[in-house]
Amino acid sequence: MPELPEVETIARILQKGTPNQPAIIGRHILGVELLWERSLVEPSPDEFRRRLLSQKIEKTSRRGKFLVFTLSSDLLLFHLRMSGDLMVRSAGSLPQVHDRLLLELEGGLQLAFNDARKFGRIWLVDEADRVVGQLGPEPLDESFTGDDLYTRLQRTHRQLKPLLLDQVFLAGLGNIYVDEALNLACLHPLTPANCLSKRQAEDLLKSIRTVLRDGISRNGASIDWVYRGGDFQNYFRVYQRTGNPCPKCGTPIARIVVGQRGTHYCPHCQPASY
DNA sequence: CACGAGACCTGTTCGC
DNA sequence: TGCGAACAGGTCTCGT
Repeated sequence: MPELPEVETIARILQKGTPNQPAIIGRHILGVELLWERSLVEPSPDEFRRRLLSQKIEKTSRRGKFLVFTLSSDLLLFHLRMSGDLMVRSAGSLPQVHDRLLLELEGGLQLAFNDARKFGRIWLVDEADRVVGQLGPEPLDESFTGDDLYTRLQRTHRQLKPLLLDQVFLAGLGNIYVDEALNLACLHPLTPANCLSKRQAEDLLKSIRTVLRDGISRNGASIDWVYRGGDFQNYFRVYQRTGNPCPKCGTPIARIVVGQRGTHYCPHCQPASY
């Protein structure tokens, strides 16, 4: 589930809580159970346990697709990759299948990192830049403009689909939201970046922001067995809708493979014009 | 620099 | 029904 809107949803839930789930902010970490050591990038498992104990969770936020926990004296970062999820449970809950890290929190709560495919990663660092320093701009940051995107697009002839998936070019987009944004912007996924006009670049940024904001407002998308309660999957225009009608023109959605990723687009609204 | 293939993993769905 | 193939919201590394 984890692209920008899904990670943002998780960060907000942890920060603010929900009607039936308390926030975890302000609570000390009383216990650390690392169930799959390879999820941890740094430091060593021993140091990880030692340093986490008794730190307080001050804040939860997001950078790109990374979840960032600001602790009393360190930063705890998660990347959910394909199947990772973070959830709050009651203290003493039995570990579930695929749990990789359990943090016992003050106030009878447990924070669980669950990750079926084991692709997710965890860092505990005193400085975030070593982990997220290479990330590109935040697409929802208002200081990032259509002009800025145009300038960056002009610098390369890479195809739009793989380029927008590149977190160094732009942070936070994944397979779903790139396909959705390109459809909204009426751009073919294989278009070379430096073929876009300034107007098209501005439209593309607007489309990216629209799909991201729609995703966030619906609490993200929930697919398969990874479920968080979001329902943006019911509003996909093209993603995983191969053969179904394009919402704008009714043409059947096509599927191609680009950079080993399934890619969905409307052959009529997004013609190859390059 | 840009691209493609392979690796890392487990689970579900598809096709015969 | 069964079984292998294909596919899945991501990213890294290596070879060309």
